[in-house]
Amino acid sequence: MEFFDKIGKMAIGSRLRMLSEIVTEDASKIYNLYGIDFHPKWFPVYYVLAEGKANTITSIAKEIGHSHPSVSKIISEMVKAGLVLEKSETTDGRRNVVSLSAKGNEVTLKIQDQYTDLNSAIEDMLGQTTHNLWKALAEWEFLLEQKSLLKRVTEQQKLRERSNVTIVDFESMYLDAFVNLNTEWISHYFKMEESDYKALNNAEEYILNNGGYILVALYKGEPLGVCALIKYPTDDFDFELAKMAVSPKAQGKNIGGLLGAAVIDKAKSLGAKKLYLESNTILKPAINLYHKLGFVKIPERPTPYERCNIQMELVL
Amino acid sequence: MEFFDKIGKMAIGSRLRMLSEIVTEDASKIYNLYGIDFHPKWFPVYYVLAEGKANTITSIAKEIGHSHPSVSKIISEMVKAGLVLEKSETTDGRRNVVSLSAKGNEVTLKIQDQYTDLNSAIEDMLGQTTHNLWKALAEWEFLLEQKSLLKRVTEQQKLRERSNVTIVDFESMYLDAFVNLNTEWISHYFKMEESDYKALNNAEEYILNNGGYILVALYKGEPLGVCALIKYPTDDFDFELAKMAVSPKAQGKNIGGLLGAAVIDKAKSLGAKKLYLESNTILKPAINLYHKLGFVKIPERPTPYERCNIQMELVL
DNA sequence: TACTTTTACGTAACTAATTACGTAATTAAT
DNA sequence: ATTAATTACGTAATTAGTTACGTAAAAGTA
Repeated sequence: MEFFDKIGKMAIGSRLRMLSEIVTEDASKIYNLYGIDFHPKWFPVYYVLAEGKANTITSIAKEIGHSHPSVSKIISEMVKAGLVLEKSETTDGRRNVVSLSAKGNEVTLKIQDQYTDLNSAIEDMLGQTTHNLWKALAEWEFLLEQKSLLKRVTEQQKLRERSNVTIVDFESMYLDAFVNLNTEWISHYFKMEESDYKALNNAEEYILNNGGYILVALYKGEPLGVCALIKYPTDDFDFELAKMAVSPKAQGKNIGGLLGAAVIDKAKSLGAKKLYLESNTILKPAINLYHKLGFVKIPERPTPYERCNIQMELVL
Repeated sequence: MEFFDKIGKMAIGSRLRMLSEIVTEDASKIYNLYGIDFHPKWFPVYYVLAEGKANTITSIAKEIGHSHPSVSKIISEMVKAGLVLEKSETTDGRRNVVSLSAKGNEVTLKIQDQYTDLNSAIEDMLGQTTHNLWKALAEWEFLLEQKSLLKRVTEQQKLRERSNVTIVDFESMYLDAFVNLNTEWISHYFKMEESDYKALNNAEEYILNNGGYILVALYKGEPLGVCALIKYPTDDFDFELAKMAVSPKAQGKNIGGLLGAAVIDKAKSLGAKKLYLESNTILKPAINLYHKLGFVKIPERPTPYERCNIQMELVL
C-alpha cells in the first residue's frame, strides 16, 4: 500500500475501496467459520429485519442507505436461502412485506457469538491504532454531508487562483495590454466607436492625467485584466468605471471580480461617494458582475456610446 | 449513517464502501470541473505512467495493487481516449508496452492544479477532524497485513469459548455425564468392553477411592467433557489418563485441550513424574491432541482393552 | 533438442452495487 | 368520477472491480 503514500490524497477513493474489499472478503470466510450460510452483503438487511423495524423493500432501503433494487435483490436471495418470507397480505397491494422465517430467526442465535467476536477483534484493532478509523469514518461522513468534496475542491480552486492574481497600478508597460484587451472585446461584440479611440489611444492623457486611474490584473505575472476609473465630468458621480476587460484565456478565474473589487476600493480610498458605469445587456456575465459588486440600474441619461443600453450606479 | 452506530462494527466493510462511493462519485465531477476528460478509475494507472515507472500491464497492476485484467481494461479505455500508446516492439513478444501519448502528457499539465486543490481540500478536512482518516487507513492496512481479520476473529472466538469453559473436580452430580459421555463415543467407534463397565459403573470406587481423580469440563455450566486420572498399578507410571470424552455438541471448542491441560496440571501438583495412556489410531483428533499435550508413543505393552493399538507416555 | 513450467495478457463470466425505466396500486386534485 | 401525481418495486443495463481460463511466448530442464 506504499503506493498511496506517493500518490497522495488523490486516490482516497481507491484506498477506501481496497480496504473495504479486504474486509468483506474476510467477512465471508468468518460466516463460514461459524457455520452460517450467509453472505456479508445480506447483513444490513438481515439486521433491520431482526430488529423488526422496517418490513417493506423501500423502508429497508431507506434504513440501510441502499437503493431499493439492491434490497430487492438481497431479499430475493434470502428468500431463496429460506431466511425470509414474503407476503402481500396487506391492504396496499404494491407493498412487499417481508420478515425473517423460522430459519432466519435461527441465524440470529448463531450470529450472536460471531457478532461478539468480530466486535472484539475490531475493538482490539482500534485499540492498537493511534488514529481511530471508526471515529474518523464518522467524522468524514459528517463533514461530507455538511459540504461535498466537490464543493471543497471548488473552494480550494478559487483560493489558489486568487493567489495567482495580483492587482497593480497602471504602468506604461501595461499600455499595450490595456489597449489590446479592450479592443478585442469591443470589436468582438460591437464595433469600436469614436470615444473608444479617444480613451484607448491617449489613455495616459485622457484618463490618468485627468484625475483617473487604471488598474491591471496580473495572472501569474501576465497582464490579463484591466479596468479604468475615469473622473466624471459633472458632480453627479465621482468616477466612471469603464474599459474593463479580461482576456478570454483567463475567463472563469474571477479576475473580473477581483478587479472590480479593487477598483471600488481604490475609489473609496480616494473619498469617492458614487460610481457610474455604462454597459450593454447582451454582456450578461458583465452585468451580473456589476450587480454582485453592488451596482444598481438607474434611469437613462445621455451617453456618447452607441452600444450603451444600460447605466448603473454604486453608492459607496 | 447513524445506522452504522447501532449495527456496530459488523458492517465496517459496507461503511468503507459507501464512503468510497461518495468520494469517487465526486472525483468524477472534479475532473469535469478542470475540463479534463478523465475517469477517476484511470488515475492510478495514469499516475504510474506519468512517473515513467512501469510500462507493461502486469507491472502496472503490481504497482497499483489491481488485478491485471483491470489494468488491461483501463489501458484499452485510455488508448481509445487517445491518452496512451501501445507498442509490442520489444524483444519479448508477450509484453504490451504502454506509455502516455502526447495528449496523455498534456493531461499532466492540466491535472497539476486539480491535484493541488484536491490535496488541499482533503488536508483541510483532515485538519478539521480529531481522528486522522488517512493515518488510520495506513494503520489498518498495516495491521491487516500482519494478521488478517479472519485470524483475529478466530482468536477472539477461542478466547471467548475458553471463558465459557470451566474445569471442576468431580462431584457425584456429574456421574451421569461421566458415564454417558464415555459410553457414547466408545459404542460409536468401538464396542463397550469388560474394563469399560468396570470403570464406568463403579467410577467412584474404581477410580476415586483408588487414588485417582476425575475432572469435569463445564461448558456454560453444563458438563460436556470428562477425563479421568487413574492410579497406575505398577511403578512404571504414576497415573493413566483415561476415559476422556467430549460431547459432540461441544466439539471444536478446544474442550479436550483444556481438559487435558488441567489433568496434567493436576498430576503435576500431585508430584507425578510419568503419565500413561492408551488409544486407537482411528481417533485422529484424540491422538493429535495427546501429541500436542506432549505425549509420545511408546513400545507395546500389555493392555486389557481390545481397541487399544497405541500407547503413549508423558514425562513431566 | 524436446518437454515442462512460468509469465504476460486478453477474454469471459461473475459480483455487488448503481441508475434508468416500466408497471401497477394508491392518493390527490379537479 | 376522472385524471394526474406519487409510491412501491421489479427488471434491465451499467460500472468497476474481481476470478477463471486459455493461449502464446519465454525460460528452465532432462
